[in-house]
Amino acid sequence: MDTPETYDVTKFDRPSVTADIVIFTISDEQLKVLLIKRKKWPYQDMWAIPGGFAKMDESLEETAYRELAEETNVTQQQVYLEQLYTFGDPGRDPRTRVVTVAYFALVSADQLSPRAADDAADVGWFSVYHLPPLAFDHAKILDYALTRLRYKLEYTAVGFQLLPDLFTLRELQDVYEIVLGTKLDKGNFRSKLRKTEVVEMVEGRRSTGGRPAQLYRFREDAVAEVKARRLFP
Amino acid sequence: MDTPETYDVTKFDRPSVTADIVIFTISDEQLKVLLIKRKKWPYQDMWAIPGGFAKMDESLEETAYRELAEETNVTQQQVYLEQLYTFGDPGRDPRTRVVTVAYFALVSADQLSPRAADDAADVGWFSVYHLPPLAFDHAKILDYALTRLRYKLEYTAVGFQLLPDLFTLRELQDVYEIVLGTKLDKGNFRSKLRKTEVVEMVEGRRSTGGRPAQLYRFREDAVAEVKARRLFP
DNA sequence: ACAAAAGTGTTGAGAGTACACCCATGC
DNA sequence: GCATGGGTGTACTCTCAACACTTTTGT
Repeated sequence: MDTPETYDVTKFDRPSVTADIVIFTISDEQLKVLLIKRKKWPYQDMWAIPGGFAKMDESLEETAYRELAEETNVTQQQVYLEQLYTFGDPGRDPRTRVVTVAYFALVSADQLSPRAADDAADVGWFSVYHLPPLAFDHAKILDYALTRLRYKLEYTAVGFQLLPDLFTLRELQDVYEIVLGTKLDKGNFRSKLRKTEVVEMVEGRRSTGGRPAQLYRFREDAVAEVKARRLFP
Repeated sequence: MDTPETYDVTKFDRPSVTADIVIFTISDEQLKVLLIKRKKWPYQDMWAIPGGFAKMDESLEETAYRELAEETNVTQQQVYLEQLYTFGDPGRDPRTRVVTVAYFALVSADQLSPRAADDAADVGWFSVYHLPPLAFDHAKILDYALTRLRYKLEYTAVGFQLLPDLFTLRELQDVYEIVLGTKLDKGNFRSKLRKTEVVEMVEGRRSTGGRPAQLYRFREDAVAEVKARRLFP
């Protein structure tokens, strides 16, 4: 940042900066993302990833959290948020030069108010396998987000962020199978979890049609571990 | 462009956007980064990562390449460049709100002209273990870059980007040991390379004090593979 | 001949995979 | 009882790490 003095700094043309956020959840046994329908030019009536301009006095992460809260009703504590990539090619927005810092978020379906679901037709959850045409370069952003999410799940335990506080091991395995798109071996999945010691048994069972399933939750300190293990801050 | 929406977009306050670049190389058997001495307020006379403002008609990556070329004499083909993270906290630059898209680059020492080395005192290569105090939040950026570089080397073969076209396997192992800060087993390192098939033997040997070492180079298509394997484009 | 560094092979431990089997509940 | 899904154990394979050994040069 070998910048000239203050006077010089302000004279440069400045791009607009937005934070866009790919919000994942799981419902109906599908991995879904939240999209909003644009009401204005450009790309009017097309679907887009939610996002908004960065205010001058808030960090980019705060912008992302704010947008997240505006579109869902989820607070900062309940969600996993991670910066994804920054897209800044000229021409990606026909209005002006826009630099977009993309984030992705994992929210569990139980946190989502019915509101978001049955709201007007301008917001909706879409299966990642059945996406409508997207505005701007949002298809690319979503593709990156999905790749990153899958990668994360392959070597960390963040998958639990897509589940309620209490869950069964089968439910957790379902999350992994849905996101990764592959069947996993029950025994191996469980022994791996046991070794990493990220989940702990809690009182209570859930009836399932067969033998009732033990409930688990993630260890609080393990959550810290998962975040510490993050190599892409 | 004279729609009402255009007016809306441009009415927002806009942060300045810069691309900063952490340039790594290896010399004197040390991992080094390029720093430049600031000549103006703020942080006058402190060292900083090179960078500059994004021009309106170039992509962020092009900005990074341009800054790289200005500080070294390295062209796009010879260098590995990857986006690292975007830093945008308010107050990280006292002049105005600055959003910095950080990149990191790997260049081999043989590409660097002597110029960069014995230039005036305002540019220099510093061992990552003996850094001077840095301007802005550049210490944090550099820390991220180093973490990412180490991580990359642990599961990819990008280490060769820090070497000349031709190299011996011992030299490649040295790169990994220097960057990771650990000793590696010769036999295991070599058999791993053999399995991944990223290097190929070429004519010629290099005398070393003992038995002369076979020269290798990276397979061109393997280079493509390494880049394709990138999950953080 | 001997030191030094290149280069290869062997072995054992541990992780990952496939699969079989037992357990608890609802009907 | 038996279908259904939860839960556990075992045997096989493959990767990985430690280490020993051979080869080729310079002096």
